[in-house]
Amino acid sequence: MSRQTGPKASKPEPLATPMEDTGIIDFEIIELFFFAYRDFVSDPDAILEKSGFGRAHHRVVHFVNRNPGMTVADLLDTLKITKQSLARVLKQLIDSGYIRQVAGPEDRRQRKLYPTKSGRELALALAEPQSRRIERAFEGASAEVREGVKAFLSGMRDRQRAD
Amino acid sequence: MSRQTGPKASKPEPLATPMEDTGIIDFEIIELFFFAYRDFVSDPDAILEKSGFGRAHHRVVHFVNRNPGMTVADLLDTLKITKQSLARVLKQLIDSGYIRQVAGPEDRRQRKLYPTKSGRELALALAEPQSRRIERAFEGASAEVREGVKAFLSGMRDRQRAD
DNA sequence: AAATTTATCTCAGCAAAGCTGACATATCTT
DNA sequence: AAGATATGTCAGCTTTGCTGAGATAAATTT
Repeated sequence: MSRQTGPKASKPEPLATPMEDTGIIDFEIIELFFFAYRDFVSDPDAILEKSGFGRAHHRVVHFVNRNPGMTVADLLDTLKITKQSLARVLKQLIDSGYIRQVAGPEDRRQRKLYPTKSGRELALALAEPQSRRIERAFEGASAEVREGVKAFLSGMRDRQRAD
Repeated sequence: MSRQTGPKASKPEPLATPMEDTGIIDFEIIELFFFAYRDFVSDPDAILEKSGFGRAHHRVVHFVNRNPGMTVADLLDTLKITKQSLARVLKQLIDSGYIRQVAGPEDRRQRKLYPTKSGRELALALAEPQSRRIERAFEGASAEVREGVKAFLSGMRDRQRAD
């Protein structure tokens, strides 16, 4: 259907050489990281869709379980999303009885977040397959390599943000 | 506003203990991985939003540059998304002149995908900050650790899928 | 030659999870 | 009393997934 007669693309030359040729860029790790993360989150995704929850709920449940008593502001800072985005999933988790809010003892404007018993169970159920996957990936690794992997993952984070 | 008089949540007990206590689950790596990936994709995200593209475009541009001549079916298999999801971003990339389609020489039903010159440049520009981040994360790592990280990331992938 | 399968594209619509802007409320600080 | 802070909420937008239904062109099988 008149593919080359359009006004925009005046037939730019396609390139047939794979990109690995450049040598400067570490494409191998970039791809390994992409595939690793894609499969890493697929386990909890499968569990969550039974409850009608998604990846966003997972993150909230995880961090509230790891840091009981954290505030909404803490959570926003950790997840780097906006208040309105968080509000929706947080409300669903509270309504479903996985998370509870308690007014801060010092500052009563704050809403400190705690998991309920079922919230704790959910977080553990979601973490379990991920943990097994990690153990499998570490099979046969020396202590030095295990530490090296942690250092690598830490090193991938932003040093500090100006926000 | 009548928080505990609702019909659904009959005040389940909140838990105040952090989840690390269980000992069975490797929460540390789970979180490191989350933060590492969050920041890893933030660099290209920032570049892409100038062009009006998103993360999905990045993935397509990346893999087409890595594997020039791959078909739409190959790409679907790599990304594990549906045809209709891919169609949208692929069309935008073709219309914008970053990717070209060529009918397969053997099987003329196929659309083999190639980057244009600007598509190659875009892919390199997106990979560059990620590659620098990786180099930084590897700073001071021995060859053994570098290999160990690759093995770890490979090990995180699904072994094989039944699809 | 006809029928079927395959590779791709398209249309229409839905959902999750991000986003912005604006505003309300309760509470703390000055 | 005034202002700042922590949170909640309303309305609406975007991206990127999804599904179902169908069209087209080309290859394959009968």
